[in-house]
Amino acid sequence: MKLSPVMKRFVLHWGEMGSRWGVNRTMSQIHALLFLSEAPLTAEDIAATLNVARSNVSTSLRELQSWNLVKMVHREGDRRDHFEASHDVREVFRVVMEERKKRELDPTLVVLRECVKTAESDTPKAVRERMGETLAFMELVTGVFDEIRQLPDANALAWLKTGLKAKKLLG
Amino acid sequence: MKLSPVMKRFVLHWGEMGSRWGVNRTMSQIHALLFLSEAPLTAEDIAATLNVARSNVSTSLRELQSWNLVKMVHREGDRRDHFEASHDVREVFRVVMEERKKRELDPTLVVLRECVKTAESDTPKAVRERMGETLAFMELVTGVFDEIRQLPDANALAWLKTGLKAKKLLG
DNA sequence: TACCTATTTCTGTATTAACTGAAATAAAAG
DNA sequence: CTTTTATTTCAGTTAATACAGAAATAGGTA
Repeated sequence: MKLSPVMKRFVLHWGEMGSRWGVNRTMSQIHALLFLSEAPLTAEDIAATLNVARSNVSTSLRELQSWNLVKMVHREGDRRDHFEASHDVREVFRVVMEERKKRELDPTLVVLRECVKTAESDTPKAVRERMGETLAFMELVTGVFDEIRQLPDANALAWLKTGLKAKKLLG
Repeated sequence: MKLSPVMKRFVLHWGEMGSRWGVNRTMSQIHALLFLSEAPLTAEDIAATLNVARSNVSTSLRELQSWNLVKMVHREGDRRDHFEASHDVREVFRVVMEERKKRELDPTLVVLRECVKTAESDTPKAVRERMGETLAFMELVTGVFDEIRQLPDANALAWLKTGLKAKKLLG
């Protein structure tokens, strides 16, 4: 697939940012490419366009599918697998939020619950309390996270922002 | 400093999660330790408690200070530097949000603005539109991010969650 | 069956980031 | 000014991750 200079820029940048978002470079480049591409692409296509090894594409596609960011599809009379990504940035955002919650919040909740439950008097009282506060706060954050994720429509975020601004003004 | 088993667990876990949160292991271990510690600690203390090289602690402390997660303090009659972290988990969360926005959102906003501005007809119309939507959405997310960050008090998040729930029910 | 074609798995290599220990610097004490 | 103590910088090592290319597998096709 042929990319215009701007598309190339977008794909390369997405790749660079990937590492900061907890995703490896090739994986996010592939995602960016499929996000822009009108038609589903084959792994071969992708490897050629991005100049990476075919095997690397294979691994990354598997990972992207496990993230629910990419779907495998087939085209009539073509036995090769084709891959496509959602073109809706909101959907992408929602999925990424979900995955990050799984990786960045949930494990800590588990450990914190354990810590709070098993803390004996060998752990100073102030520390036990602080762990408790941390747990409570993270549970709250998780809840807010879930609610934002489930926001019904595209405008809901804008609505949310307005509400927050109002709250700030009212103090 | 002597750590109880639960404290040790907390510190080690915080360290492991650090990498997922875009912070290196030692840095987050040190932060966890100072978060739990009642009194400010010296770099020496920290190195001994965590079993890492003194120089590593020095580097990490500098980084933590640049993140505004740790402050240097002094104790009467002691020329060594001591370090302390906020004990307020909300404050920690706020600071981390801010840093992540800087690293994970802002650079992409810059690039997207460039892309949208410079995209010529060599870039398909549908793609140009998609980039535009992506930019608009990310600007909105950034705005919400800022508002949440500035929420005035501890209960504001709980208030926010309630609001979101109501919104969901009302559709 | 044997033979393609598409895809995945695996092993070794390269790249990157984290970390250590030693050396250099700074700063206070005598 | 010299010595002692605290801290930082730096060069080399180690560890983790990403990646390429080869080999293996799977699954159609003749």
